[in-house]
Amino acid sequence: MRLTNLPLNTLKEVPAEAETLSHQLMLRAGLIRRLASGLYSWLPIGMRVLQRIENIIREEMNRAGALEVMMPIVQPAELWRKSGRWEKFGPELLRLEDRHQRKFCLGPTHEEVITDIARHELKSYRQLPVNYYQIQTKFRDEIRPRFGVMRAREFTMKDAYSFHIDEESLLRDGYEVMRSTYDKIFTRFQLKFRIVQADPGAIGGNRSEEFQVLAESGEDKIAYCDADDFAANIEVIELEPPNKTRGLPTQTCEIIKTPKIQSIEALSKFFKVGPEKCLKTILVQGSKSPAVALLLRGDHELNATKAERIDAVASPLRMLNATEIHEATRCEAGFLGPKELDISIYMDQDASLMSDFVCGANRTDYHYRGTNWGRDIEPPEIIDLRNATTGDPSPKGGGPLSIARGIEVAQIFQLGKDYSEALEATVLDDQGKKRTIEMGCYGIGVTRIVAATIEQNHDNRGIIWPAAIAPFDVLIIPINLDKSCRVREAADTLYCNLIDAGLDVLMDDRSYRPGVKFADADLLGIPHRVVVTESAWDKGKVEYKNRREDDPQLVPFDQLVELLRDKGD
RNA sequence: CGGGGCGUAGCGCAGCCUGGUAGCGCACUACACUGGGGGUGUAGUGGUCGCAGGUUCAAAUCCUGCCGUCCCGACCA
Repeated sequence: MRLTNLPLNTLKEVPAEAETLSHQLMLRAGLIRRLASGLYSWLPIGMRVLQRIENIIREEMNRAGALEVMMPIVQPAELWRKSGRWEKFGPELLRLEDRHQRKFCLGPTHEEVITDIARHELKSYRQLPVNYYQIQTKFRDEIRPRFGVMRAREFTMKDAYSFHIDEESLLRDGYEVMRSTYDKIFTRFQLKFRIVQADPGAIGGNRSEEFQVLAESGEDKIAYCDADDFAANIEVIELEPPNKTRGLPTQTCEIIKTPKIQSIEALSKFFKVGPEKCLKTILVQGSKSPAVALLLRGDHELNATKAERIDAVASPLRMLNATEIHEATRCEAGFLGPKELDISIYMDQDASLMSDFVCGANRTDYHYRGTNWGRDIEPPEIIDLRNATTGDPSPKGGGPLSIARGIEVAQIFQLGKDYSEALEATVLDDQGKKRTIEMGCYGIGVTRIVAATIEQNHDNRGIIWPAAIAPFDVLIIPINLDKSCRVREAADTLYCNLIDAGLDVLMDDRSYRPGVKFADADLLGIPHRVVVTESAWDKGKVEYKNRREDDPQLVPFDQLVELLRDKGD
């Protein structure tokens, strides 16, 4: 591809809409353009990256014996009613009507459709196991799309669904095969990632793991222990009761005026104590009552899944807003506490170990300090309510956990029979008896991988593509090609040679000054750069530089192809 | 959904408070110079100032409503 044939508009300035680095670089390098909130067009260079990613996924999926299909994006409500998800899925599911007022939705995922296919196509245990996959557009009407294609409403996903006669086959021929296939795929993408235990969430099912690309900007937090190989999303870690006892009271409980001190941070500053000495009181919607109070240590985070397990708490979990908090407590948010609070209260294990702590007084602008369980407040019911954090013991016993941030790029589930039962997908077994099919499902966020890759591979000048998914293998930059027909001829020869050698070649034949071309080269991040100048060419040489290296080297023209092969992935 | 910010040329922004000729930088076009890290000059192209209503002799500017977009959302970060 010659750049004179590819309208490329790189931006010097950072578009105001872009928050994260990957988003900024994707816009600046001309990979994507935003059409509306959470909706992006992929321009030629971005499209090439997507295709490379898709091709690697296809190769590995096919190698694992999976079968590619394609299912409609628009799906009938009827099917979703059968699985129960028409009601269960929230406003994320975009619902629409056709001209006959029949109801449809845009597929956020395809369990229903694939199960319907399985129900019609799979009749005998002898046809199992089978794994269907597709690479296709999904739509989820996210509350708040953000970070460009990282959390978009429309996105490309590779989703696979496997069907098995029993759980053993599901685990062995489905789940484990996909797990190792994904491992190969992400290794080929040259990403640093971890496989972590995950919450099965909205998709349903039993066992589930996520593939998390490690990045500071990641939305997920993962906990790991290098000593015993444990790794999990912090949401799913069950915490044992702490092996400690509560400190004895040393202070008297007194009420203190704390005007406008409404955050743990402010409290901790005001009282000059650490956040672990402040009690956090969170009001959530109750299942039978308007409000339920949850107590946590100030430095801990509430775990939504754990909270939802409490019968008295409404599911899905919803925090009360300022008005509701006032109705329930006659007091402003920020001054809530368990003392004389007349609603159901649950407290986290670690909160129960606090002593001489600060908590709200249920009176606007007042807090208690020197509060102690038993003496000042009857302790409420104690349960595990919080997310794991740095230093918590690994459930496998190897030592303390560390926390890292990750971008979820894939998730695999043992679905079991939820969908096959609801949609009556059965086969006959070797006894001629009807058996409900066991299912697994396996997703990869294709478009999100592009963003995740850039998060992990960039410098202050631009993107640095891993060779496997770069839009092009080599970029040729002829210097002064308008003035020198020798440079033009040399570049053309080189261009043809590299293409003949099977490489994807981009040539910057625009009549710009070198600086512009170098800057664009760095921004675009193509792995290999070859500069053609008159003086080097006269010696039969060209200049080679890897995007990751600082210094170029002169290479004899006839050795270039070989060098690129060696340096290739 | 709630709170806040922003909508002025393709992009980044100023002008708005205090109403009176719509501006700057980048990009784009032409020409000249320049030619190894986003160069210089000259001349240009490009705007229903988000939309609708109102106030006024006069509205990008003041008022009302709507729309779009971004950020934030619990004593979370």
